[in-house]
Amino acid sequence: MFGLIEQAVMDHRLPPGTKLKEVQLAKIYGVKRGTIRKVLARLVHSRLVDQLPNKGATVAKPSIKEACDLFAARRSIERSTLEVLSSRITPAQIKQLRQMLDSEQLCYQTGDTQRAISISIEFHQVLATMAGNDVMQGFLNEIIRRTPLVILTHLGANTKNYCQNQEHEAIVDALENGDAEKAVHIMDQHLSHIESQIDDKPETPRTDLAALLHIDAPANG
Amino acid sequence: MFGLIEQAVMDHRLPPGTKLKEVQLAKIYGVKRGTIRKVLARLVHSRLVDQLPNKGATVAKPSIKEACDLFAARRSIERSTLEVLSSRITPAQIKQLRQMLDSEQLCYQTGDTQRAISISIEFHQVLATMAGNDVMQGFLNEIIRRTPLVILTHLGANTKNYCQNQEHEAIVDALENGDAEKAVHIMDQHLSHIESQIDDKPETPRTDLAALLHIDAPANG
DNA sequence: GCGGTAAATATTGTTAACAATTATTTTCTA
DNA sequence: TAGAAAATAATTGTTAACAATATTTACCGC
Repeated sequence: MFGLIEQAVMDHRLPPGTKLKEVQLAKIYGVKRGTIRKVLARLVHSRLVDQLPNKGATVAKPSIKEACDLFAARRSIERSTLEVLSSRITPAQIKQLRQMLDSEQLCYQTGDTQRAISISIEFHQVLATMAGNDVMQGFLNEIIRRTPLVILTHLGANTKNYCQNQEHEAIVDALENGDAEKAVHIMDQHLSHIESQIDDKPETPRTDLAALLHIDAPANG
Repeated sequence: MFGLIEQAVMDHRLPPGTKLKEVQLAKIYGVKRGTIRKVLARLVHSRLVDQLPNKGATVAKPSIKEACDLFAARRSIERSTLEVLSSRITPAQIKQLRQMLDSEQLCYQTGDTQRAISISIEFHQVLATMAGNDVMQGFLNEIIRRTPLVILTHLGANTKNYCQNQEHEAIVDALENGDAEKAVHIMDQHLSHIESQIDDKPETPRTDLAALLHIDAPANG
């Protein structure tokens, strides 16, 4: 339950600025209002949702500054991850990473883009897990959770090639060779790819929540 | 209101493991239970408080692993901060930092250790502010908020010299000279100072909340 | 029709009562 | 007395009703 709204944000189904009314959400998900209030509080703390006193909650609309800060922070964190990993990574872990790249490739070929993107995101998270620092991993996860809103707000909903598979491969190659510097360099390019496209493209928020969430409200709702 | 319990943790007034009972806290602070529940939820999300379903909340007791992860993450973040700052810092900012060091020194000399420590912590936060990345600053703040619990749990309550003033000075010197490498090096040493002392020293938690918080409960409480 | 005001509605925020669970104490028995 | 079972108390979790605030609608004079 707790992750449903968040998932909707991650899946680009809730445009930034969308009003999140408590009773409406409660009916859609078939839960009490109190539950929704708790979920919203969590999302506010994760900065996925903005909330003004007595004026309700809306899907957060990150500024360009915030978008740039997120990418810069991500570069810093993933750099540290690779530096740690390049000296510690095991052959088994290399193998695991390559298997992920293979299935990602397969998904692209079979047209399952949604799943390919998921694996692509997971690739970064697995790197962080392998590096073994839970705090850093938590920070990366927070950034990843906030990134879809940045993309929706400033790149538009249909941004392609969220991650380049070849670049992931090159990173694994560099890691296998223990070449931290090269891995970091590729990762920097990799992340700059998206960031360089950021521009100011405001959108008009839709408000038909039930439709956006692809969930049927109870008949009596 | 929202920061009071958190402040108590920061001030080493709430030992890790202390049970946080809702009605008790509500009476101490003179608020309703609902307010306390919201505060606790926030603290859980910040990992300052642990919560088990139906078993209530306790002040978090970070593991040694978590302590090490926090310090490592902090090194990574402050390194980035200094790298950015060393090429961008202005004379006015240098001046501001030196003024902070002076007042910190003064507090030590006049015996106001508590305030000296506050300024010492603020020094790191101001560096992050000057670097200008709000996301990184947020991460650093989270780490700083969690650090007192690590110290209480693994270093004991009376750990001295939380920050060495001379090292702060050396960092400002390096920044003024635009020497990123040196600044980073000193910062690493600086943070290693405390980390190297970490050891397993479990304590027996006290439970007299009102006394620990130095607040008188209402007479009818 | 336009701007402005007042009622009506909708939405968020708060509270106290209740339910469910856990912890503690008491009671009973071997 | 030790230990288990039962009763009690304490604590957390949930809910529905109410209050406060914001938004929309209806109305009126111009």
